[in-house]
Amino acid sequence: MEALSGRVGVKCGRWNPTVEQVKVLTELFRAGLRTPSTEQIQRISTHLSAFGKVESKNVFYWFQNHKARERHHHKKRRRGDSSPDSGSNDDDGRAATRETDVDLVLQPPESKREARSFNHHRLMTCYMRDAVETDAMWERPTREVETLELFPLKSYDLETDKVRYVRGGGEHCREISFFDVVAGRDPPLELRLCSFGL
Amino acid sequence: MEALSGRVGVKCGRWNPTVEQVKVLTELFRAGLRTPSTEQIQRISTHLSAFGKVESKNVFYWFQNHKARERHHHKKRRRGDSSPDSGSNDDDGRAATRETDVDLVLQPPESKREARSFNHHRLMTCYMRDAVETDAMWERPTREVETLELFPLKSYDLETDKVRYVRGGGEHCREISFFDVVAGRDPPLELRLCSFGL
DNA sequence: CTCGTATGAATGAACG
DNA sequence: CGTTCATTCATACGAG
Repeated sequence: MEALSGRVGVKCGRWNPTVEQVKVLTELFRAGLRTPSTEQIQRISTHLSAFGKVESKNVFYWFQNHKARERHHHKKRRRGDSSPDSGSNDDDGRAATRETDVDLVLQPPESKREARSFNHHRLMTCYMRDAVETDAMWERPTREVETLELFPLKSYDLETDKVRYVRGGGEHCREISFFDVVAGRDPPLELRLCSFGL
Repeated sequence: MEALSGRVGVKCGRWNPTVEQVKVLTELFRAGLRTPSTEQIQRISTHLSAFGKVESKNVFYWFQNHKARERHHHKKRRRGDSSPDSGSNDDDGRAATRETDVDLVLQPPESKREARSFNHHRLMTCYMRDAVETDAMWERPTREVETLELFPLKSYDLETDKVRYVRGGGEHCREISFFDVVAGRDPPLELRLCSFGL
């Protein structure tokens, strides 16, 4: 009902993300961004502010919660002793390396915290280069982004975490940075965001 | 609306500090305590045990977290964006003794990373005798600290673990170490106010 | 209104 | 130490 987006209750007690904001965040998450750095959070929030009020901590919490809940929701199983399918073990399940699904499967985590040690947290390192141009871009979100279509090439499918972006060519594991996704820098696939003045 | 002190859930899986404990810890932090030594941690936890169960590692973690989050502080306000966080919900949020937060009267100017340096810690000059008597004192805080809100001149030396302050009247100029604060040895001034209004 | 669910917010506990 | 994980609390919203 508001001009900003389809939010209903304008209760200002806690951040209520708009659909556009959720879109962007979800896409970023699906693209592989899981733990944005401070600068990334800053830029993202600045960018999201074009769609409505948002603070940095909101972005931070969003990613934290999203990641935690994705994992927690998928990880309800103990061992795979009785269940033939242990495919739910794929906490991240996004940009791993090629077809290697052997991430955690071969190592049933006894303790959650222990399992994290073996986690493949390095596989999906977002190489983000702090470029000035991108910086300036983030600092000044264009107002036109509100009107243009965001992700025309992909329908954001929530709860579908299993997206493999990297595949194909040998060991050249293409990492996806959030700049790639948002700023459209050399998009690994058709996930290009043609907005944001690039 | 049931449990008064401390926590809501009686799930003792992890330490849930009581409001009194948090008050003490916060005051200590504001007084300048950032990295208590083992000895100090021991002492603090001993004192805190008067308000509920607590271990040394809890105190250790508390200071670690508090310090880290003081720096990180996802409270980067954007332009004139007010309402950073109005009320600090106390977990329990009960009306036990809903005192007015003697919190900071001056909001720190959100300087990106320098904010932590300007940690305007109010001096906590509550001195305790020693073991036994301290407990009674801690449990019965008299609330008269409000008056000595801020000192005109105050210095904080991180390296030497000391908080120096100078009274406006210039009667005393003394430095308070952690032990002075925690163990309360030789209070410089007569402001023996055991704050933690409750 | 109450309850259940989804999720924002917070923080204790650790890891690297 | 900075960063991340895990758990919990609080709140918004839809169903009944």
